[in-house]
Amino acid sequence: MPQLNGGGGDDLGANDEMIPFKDEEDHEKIRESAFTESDLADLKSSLVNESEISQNSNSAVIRRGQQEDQRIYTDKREHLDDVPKHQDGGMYKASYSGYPFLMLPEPYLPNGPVSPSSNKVSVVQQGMHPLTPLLPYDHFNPSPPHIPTDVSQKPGVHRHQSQEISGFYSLPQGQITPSMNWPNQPVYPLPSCGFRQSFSSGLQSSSSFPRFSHSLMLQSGMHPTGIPHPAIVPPSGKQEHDQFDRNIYTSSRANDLLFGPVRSGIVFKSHAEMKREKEPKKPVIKKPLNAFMLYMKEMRAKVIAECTLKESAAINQILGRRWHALTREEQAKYYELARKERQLHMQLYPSWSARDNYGKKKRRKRDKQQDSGTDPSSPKKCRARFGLNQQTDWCGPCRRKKKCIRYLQRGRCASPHSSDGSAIDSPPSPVNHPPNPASPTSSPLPQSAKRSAHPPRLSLDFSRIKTESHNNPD
DNA sequence: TTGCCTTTGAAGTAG
DNA sequence: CTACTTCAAAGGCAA
Repeated sequence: MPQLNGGGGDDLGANDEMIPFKDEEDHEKIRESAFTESDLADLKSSLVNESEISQNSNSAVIRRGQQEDQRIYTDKREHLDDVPKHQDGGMYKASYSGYPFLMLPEPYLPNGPVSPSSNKVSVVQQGMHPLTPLLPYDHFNPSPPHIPTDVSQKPGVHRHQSQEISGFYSLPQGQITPSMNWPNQPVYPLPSCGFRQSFSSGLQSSSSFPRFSHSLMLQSGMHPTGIPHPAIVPPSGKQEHDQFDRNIYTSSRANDLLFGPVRSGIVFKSHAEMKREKEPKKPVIKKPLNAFMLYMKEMRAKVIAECTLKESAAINQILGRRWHALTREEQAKYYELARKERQLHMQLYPSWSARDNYGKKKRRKRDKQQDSGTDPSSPKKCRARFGLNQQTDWCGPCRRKKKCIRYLQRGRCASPHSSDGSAIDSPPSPVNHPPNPASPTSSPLPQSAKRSAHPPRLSLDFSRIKTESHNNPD
């Protein structure tokens, strides 16, 4: 396992001749000094301050938003109360229990990177629905037996009820994925946004991994076989529309029955909408979530609680750092879950392809790239700047393979660099080289991780601290 | 209302 | 085969 903290950050076999930028020379010097504990502490405190500042400055706004969330939640509950309740609390359980049980082969188990028995990744367990083991939900502790009443009152988070109805595939916005063991989660010594020291694996404390949108319990999320699946969402694409569709399907239909479609149409639907409703809806099957997405789903609520942040971009930054701070084993659990997700998805939708959803979002990156023809952050220029030789060399400043290009495409190479540009996330030393994606090892990480553009990074990565954005040359 | 932000990983396309 | 792009979740925010 490449513990990328060599500190030395030597050449690492990179043959590329680096062309340091004005500030990169300093970065190189800094990188060569070890990343000490004091550095870590400084970064921590800076992040803590950042979090606190953000918390203070936004507290009023946040409170307002929380009240709004509560209102929305109440509204949604009113809709959901119309929906037949499912037993056993767990929404995902109910939903998945509707699936045909597909005993998937476990090609990974004997020789695979992860042995479920060894790392407690839930596989088939006795006494549960046969399918649930394939999913993260049980693995992540379905409903805890006790949730203090004050939990549901925790600002900005709604819990026990949505827990019953939440879906692993996207709750509508406004409903925060419940973190089941929230009350029990460790008290972090620091606000701990993004630091492993204060983060205990979510697998022991975690949330339910709600996946099924309750709308899927209704009409929209139906697999052609009649099996509901969370990956199927209404064709509108945006999940906010999930709520919209639910309104249509429940209240509007009820109104139709009572008053006729014309009169009820004034409630929710315009003529065009009604017309559209008549058209056969082509359900959108979402991509299965990858390991990091699963991790985010689980940990988001915790981060929100700890940092009093609600902005997903900031939260995702924190989660990204935490992800890197996870041990290999901890990450492997999520990789395993993601693999099961993909397997299940593949079983349910054998003809589905990720290509099906292409073009549903704006191709902003392509547009940006066109605009950045003279942008030094364009990939080609990035390679030129950092001496990257396609995929064979390490990025000069950050010592990462390839991926720095990706960040540079976004206009900055922030990820691999610290606030001063030094490569905190030190490259693997020649002795401790990262696993070659092309050469499988005994790594617990899945093949997908191995062939990923980047070897899984397990060292701390404090580079994406929000306040450091000013360091971007842009 | 829609897209962006921000993260990583999987899978797609393009050359 | 490699490089690059798109999408998956999430919620605030801006246009």
